[in-house]
Amino acid sequence: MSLKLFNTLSRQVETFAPLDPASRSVRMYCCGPTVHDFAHIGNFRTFVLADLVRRYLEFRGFTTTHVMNITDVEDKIIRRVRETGVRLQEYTSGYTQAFFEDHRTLNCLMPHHVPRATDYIAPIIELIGRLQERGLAYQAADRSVYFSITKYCGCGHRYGQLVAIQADQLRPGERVQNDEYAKESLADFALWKARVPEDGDVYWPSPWGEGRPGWHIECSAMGMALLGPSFDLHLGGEDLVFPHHEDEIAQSEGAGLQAHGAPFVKHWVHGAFLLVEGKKMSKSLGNYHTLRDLLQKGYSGREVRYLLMTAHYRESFNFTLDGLAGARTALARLDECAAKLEERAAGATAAADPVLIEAFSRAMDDDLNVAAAWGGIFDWVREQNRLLADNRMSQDLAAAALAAWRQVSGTLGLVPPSGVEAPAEVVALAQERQAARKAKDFRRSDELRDELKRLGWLVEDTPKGPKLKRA
RNA sequence: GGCGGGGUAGCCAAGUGGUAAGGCAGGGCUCUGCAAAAGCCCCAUUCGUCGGUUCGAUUCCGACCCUCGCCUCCA
Repeated sequence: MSLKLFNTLSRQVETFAPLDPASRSVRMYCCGPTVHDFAHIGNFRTFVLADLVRRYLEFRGFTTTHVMNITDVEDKIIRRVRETGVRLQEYTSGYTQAFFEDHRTLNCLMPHHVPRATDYIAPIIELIGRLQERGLAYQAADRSVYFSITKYCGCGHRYGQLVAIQADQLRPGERVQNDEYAKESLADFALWKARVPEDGDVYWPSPWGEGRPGWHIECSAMGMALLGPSFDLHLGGEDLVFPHHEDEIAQSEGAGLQAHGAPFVKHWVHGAFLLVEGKKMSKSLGNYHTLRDLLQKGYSGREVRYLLMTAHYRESFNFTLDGLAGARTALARLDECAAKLEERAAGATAAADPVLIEAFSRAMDDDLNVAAAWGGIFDWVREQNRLLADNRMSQDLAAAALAAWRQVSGTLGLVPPSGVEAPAEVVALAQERQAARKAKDFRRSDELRDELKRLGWLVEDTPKGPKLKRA
């Protein structure tokens, strides 16, 4: 068995393999955040997907080089900079830092490279220059530089690889800017945007005059700079399919740096959108959640991550607060089982239980069918609990089960948090309660249980004596 | 208007041409001084609607209804 993934290029589920089939390394790029504000839960669905893809590839024995860009210059950012009077750098660095904190809170692995657009102005200019040399870019009357789709197609390239696009059926947006009237054709897009007064001091010199990069070009420039002109896997949200990714392909393949016949990217993966409480997330509906909002409501990053990973990435997913509460219960059950296995294994080691590993891989190999994977995991958990309850769980079995669960939970990025030792004061209260119980002073023992609860600890009486758990 | 996803129990969500995984919530029981945890059992004759193909469709085809997304520098 091997991993099969839907490829937006072919609109089919394909066996995933790197461009070099002999290679066990995967070069992957995921479009990162625009740091104009705190990222919201919908943004994070995509980043959790990228993280899961990376972890699963690594689970499958690939090494990965994972790139995620930070878009730190863009219309909305410039508007905020103008409104707040803060310098661009200062404005974006705060949100960039906040983004990485959130990314960490969701237990997403740090990508190997996290390039910022503003650090890649030179390669961007170089790439635009190359497109101009090849006759695919032109400077219009507004001094901006555009990519000519007509010329691109004239060279034998295909525009519309990711979606069926008929240029004449594109409907002009309602917010077409004045400066875009200068384009030769509606579908052409900006590579370099000439400086306008509203840009303030956000501009860079270039052969075409002062200005700033267009949106799509940064991903082409940074992706190719860090991963080479052709790479294996590119991810992003489904809204980026068109025009962003289509334009990225056009620019990158238009530059013609790839080896003959090689594509810019072999495999495109797009994550679907999120609904919140059944509706499109919007500030006016009050269902617009940043990760920070959810943490403030008392949920953990781990719970959010779990919930985001309960549905298939290509289906829109309804994110609800009820769902988050359910995530907490489900995780507690998994952690409880793991803790019992750990106790039973008592430090013994064994090869991972193949039952769990196989159920998990089979589901995940099938286009990352996480829902089916959870089905297998919970079936397995029930079986482990049954063995534990019937006293049929040997130390070796427990060690094997634990080893399997560590692999699986690690791949999902949901390793149980390490247990916190109860402070001496709490232990003393628990001992006092146990003494009261032995003396059949249940009133006193219940008082002590309440007291412990106030301190944030739950006490469970097991056949092996009382156990303390963090509430 | 063009293109592309979806509609499965109270909620979330897999899946299949042969009679519906899993999670959460809910109910019963076992265990427990009581709880908690765990276990066992129950919880969709039914998969948006209507037709068609078939021995048989939730799964294939057609129409319709609803919903979401892209075509706007929104993940």
